[in-house]
Amino acid sequence: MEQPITKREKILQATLELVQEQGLNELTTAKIARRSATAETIIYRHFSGKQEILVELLQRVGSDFQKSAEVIFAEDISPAEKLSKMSASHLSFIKQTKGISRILFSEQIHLAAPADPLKIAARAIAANYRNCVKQIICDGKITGDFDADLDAETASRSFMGLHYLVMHEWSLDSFSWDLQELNTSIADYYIKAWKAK
Amino acid sequence: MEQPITKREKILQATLELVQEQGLNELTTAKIARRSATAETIIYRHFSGKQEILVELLQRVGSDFQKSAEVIFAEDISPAEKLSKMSASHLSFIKQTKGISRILFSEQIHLAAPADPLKIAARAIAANYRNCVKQIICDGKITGDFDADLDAETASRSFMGLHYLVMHEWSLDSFSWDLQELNTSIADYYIKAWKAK
DNA sequence: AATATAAGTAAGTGATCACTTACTTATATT
DNA sequence: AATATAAGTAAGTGATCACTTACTTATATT
Repeated sequence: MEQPITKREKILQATLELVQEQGLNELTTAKIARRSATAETIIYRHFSGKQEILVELLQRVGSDFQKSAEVIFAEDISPAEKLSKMSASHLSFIKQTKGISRILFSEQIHLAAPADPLKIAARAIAANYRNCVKQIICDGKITGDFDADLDAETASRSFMGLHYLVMHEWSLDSFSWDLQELNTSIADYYIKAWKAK
Repeated sequence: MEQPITKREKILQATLELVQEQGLNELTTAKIARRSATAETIIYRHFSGKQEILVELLQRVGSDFQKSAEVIFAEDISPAEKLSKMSASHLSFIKQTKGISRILFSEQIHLAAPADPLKIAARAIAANYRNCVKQIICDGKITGDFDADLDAETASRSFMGLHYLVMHEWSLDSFSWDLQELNTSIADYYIKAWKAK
């Protein structure tokens, strides 16, 4: 017998790939079954339905993302350097998990009821990330890396929003250019914009 | 007989309302017919299909948005003041046309072929807006409102991205708070972040 | 060898959806 | 009054989809 975990993992992996390639709207249980080399019936032995697969995927990738932010946050470097690293890590996250970003910003989530588990997972990921950026900004205001008068709320929104927009433009351009090219210009921009006047 | 234009307008209006309330995924021709007090058959006398209705809606609202940006751009005020007004107008646009924003950022558009008319319309709206912001920044670098070394490309992305993120958070929070409250903090933030060091 | 468990197969089910066909009715213009 | 045109009605069509039922087969553990 295969490890009990294997088939389940294959279904999750297949779902991730399909969302990346074709998006949430095109995701069907028939396709998931075909891609994971099984039958639709098997999916329902492991998950209650489509939604449950997506919730698990989102939680996994969300916790990876969170961990990578926490690692950077805990490093013994200046707030300005942390910011640089956060940006680079965000860009590489977008690049690696196009599919997940699509769930995060999908209409399904926007229109879901507040208690929807997919919506809860998405909000947690976004809130956690922005708090992390906000904390780096506050630290930087103390060390003098950033202007003491900087509005951390708006600044963190601007930082996160830029990455969001870049992802949007990249996707609208059919992923035809290299995201990581923007690494230095983004970091340079924020370090200059936020430094003391 | 009614004015030839009326029924067509009713269908467009009904579609806009439905997208605002329920999103693109929930939009069906049956609902459009019901909301515009007609029969599904009538829809197909005015439009080739669902997609054509959406393209027309997007083009109309897009050109309104563009016009409002152009009006601000042509005013005889400082670049910093133009920026303030752009932000305020963007927030009120988001507030008024939640439905349209949903089309702009929808998966349908992201995954559409480059030649898809809906995608073309969406890209045009976004590119036009960002160019307008970029031009204001370049003007401000000359007048001295903004730092001469400011990276207009990244700065305009940050500006547009912030509004994008605010819309995203507002939507995730089920439109429960007032967007316009952010007016002054956004303008203040950018004027300070971009001014000469 | 017996047993438990997951994988697999085959067939289907009810609901939804965009869009069509064929025909009739109301009304503005001439 | 005749005509053109849009609105309206009634019925349907083929495709897709998430999920189900009932049953059989393979394999790891005991």
